[in-house]
Amino acid sequence: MRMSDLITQEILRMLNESEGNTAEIQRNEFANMIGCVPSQINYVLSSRFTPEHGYIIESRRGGGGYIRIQRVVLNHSAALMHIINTIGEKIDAMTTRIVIENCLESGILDKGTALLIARAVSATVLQSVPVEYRDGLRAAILKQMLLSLID
Amino acid sequence: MRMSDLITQEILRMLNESEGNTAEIQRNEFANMIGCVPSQINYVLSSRFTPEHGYIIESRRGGGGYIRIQRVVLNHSAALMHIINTIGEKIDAMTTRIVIENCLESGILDKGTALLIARAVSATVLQSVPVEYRDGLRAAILKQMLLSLID
DNA sequence: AAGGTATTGACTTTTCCTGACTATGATGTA
DNA sequence: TACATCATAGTCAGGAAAAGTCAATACCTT
Repeated sequence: MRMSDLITQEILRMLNESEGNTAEIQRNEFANMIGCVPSQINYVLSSRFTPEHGYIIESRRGGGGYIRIQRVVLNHSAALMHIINTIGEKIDAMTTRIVIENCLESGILDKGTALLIARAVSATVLQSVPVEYRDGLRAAILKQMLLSLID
Repeated sequence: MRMSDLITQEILRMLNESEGNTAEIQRNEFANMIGCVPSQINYVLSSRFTPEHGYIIESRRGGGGYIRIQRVVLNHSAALMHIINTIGEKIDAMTTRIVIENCLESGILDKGTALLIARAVSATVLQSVPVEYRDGLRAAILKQMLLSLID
């Protein structure tokens, strides 16, 4: 198992066990416990606990410093609206995957719908169109589909 | 025996032995085991494990990367598979609408799903791509989405 | 011979991991 | 107060470990 998966897992565990969807760690100590270099914590946070994923990070340096990871929960329509507005004219494959996974985790999408959307913007589909159109197309499909879910 | 047949055979074997009709490989390692170049794995996957064949491929690059091959099993909806196979490389807007409506009437799709699919292949979406690609794109989206409904 | 199918390898892109260096906050001391 | 020092966290560039793409070439089949 990858180091980054381990770190992710541990943070999620802490979030689940917490009150108020908040986990607080000390970077060096945490890295030491997991067995990785401290900067990898930053890597994981910036690649998997972004606002896009539905998390808010706060931190403080210096003696007694900390990193606080907060999981945000929104109501579905508002969340969908927000996501659609965030998408813009283009979106790449990675960001798309993150958006869908986050919707699934937060219960905005059920498993079947998430799968349906994922297929609609899958590599297989996008390959039928030249590279330069793909990001725009993905954005269009994603937005239209999410839009159809707002009631 | 051809290399590609060997690869195909091996993947099928793994699928048969697996729980949940899913095989996960590491491309380089697998290629090495079989005795071919890594890119040939891609060739085999894209020529014999396509949606039309009833497979879904997912992958991830980078350290600890993988390729996951999932075989979709037919249940009550052999009908869906039939539809997917009749779609072909291209499909126009009119025919698409008819296909979706038929699915709705025959109960293969529920209303929400039908709407979701209709949006994914809507004019709004397809406008983000030049005319000459639209029929091909529509076919690709439609097939992938219908495939994801087979469980 | 023509046309499709297989094979290969060079090059690209994505993801992960590390360590050196930088920035900032806390605390003690003159 | 002003400054020094220590304890944290942040940034960034580079390298390694994958998988993806593509075009050239070889091999079949008819």
